[in-house]
Amino acid sequence: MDERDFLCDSECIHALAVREVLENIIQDAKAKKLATLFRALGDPTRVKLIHALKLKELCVCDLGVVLNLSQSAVSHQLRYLRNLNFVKYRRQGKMVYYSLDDEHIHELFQQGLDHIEHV
Amino acid sequence: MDERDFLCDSECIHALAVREVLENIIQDAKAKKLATLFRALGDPTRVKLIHALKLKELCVCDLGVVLNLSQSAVSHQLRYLRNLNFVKYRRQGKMVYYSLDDEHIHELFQQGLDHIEHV
DNA sequence: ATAACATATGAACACATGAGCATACGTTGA
DNA sequence: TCAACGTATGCTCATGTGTTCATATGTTAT
Repeated sequence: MDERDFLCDSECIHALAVREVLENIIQDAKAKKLATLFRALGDPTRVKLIHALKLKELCVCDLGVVLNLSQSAVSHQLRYLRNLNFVKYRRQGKMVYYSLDDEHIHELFQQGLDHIEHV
Repeated sequence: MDERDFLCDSECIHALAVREVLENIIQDAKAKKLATLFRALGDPTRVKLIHALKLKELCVCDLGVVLNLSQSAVSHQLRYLRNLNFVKYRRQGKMVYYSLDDEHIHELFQQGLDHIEHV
């Protein structure tokens, strides 16, 4: 019996293959988490923001200059990344300094970079 | 002169830090590419699709069953991934078999997985 | 306490995006 | 050639997302 035998003739399902994949495929919850992780890196603004913080700790205002973005926009993106624990911050007087909180993010980012450069 | 000295008093810019970051930050075009790469992995459906194809070469119909998704939805997502050269395909009769085209994607995916599990 | 300033946040808006529907395309077998 | 079937695609809609605007919060210095 071939791996590609059909389950029923009205559909094109390869029963064995489908079953095997269904048994080993990532669970929905985990897929969702993973998607959330990648989506966080899936915006040019956030990519630049993360890269900037990878280079140096910066305050919100600095980030605005670096990214050429309004203070509000920067702050919103920072909240986004804060909620995912991608960045940490420390308050010093009126200013808040942000930096990367997660070494893994750094690695993931770097591997993505390698990819688009290596192609 | 401290690294954190101000450029002008009406703004909170740390001139040296900003300049240094501006000189080394990822270019816009590259940030865009990187974001595109990550965004492709930033959807639960595509995460599952990629993971399924990582496990086994499958036809469109199989993927529909595995992902519990309509043929159309699967096909749209496959086009998306095809355009990015994430997947390759071979026609065999009426059916089209898809598989991962890019070892790097696999690695990136795996590193993402490690991340959400390791935390 | 009050003014000044850096940052945070809620609401609104424009735009991007995933999925459904209908239909076109490509292949196979009669 | 025609019917059947697997797949691809254009259009559309609902939803998600990033930015702006206005305003609130929190800190410092007077």
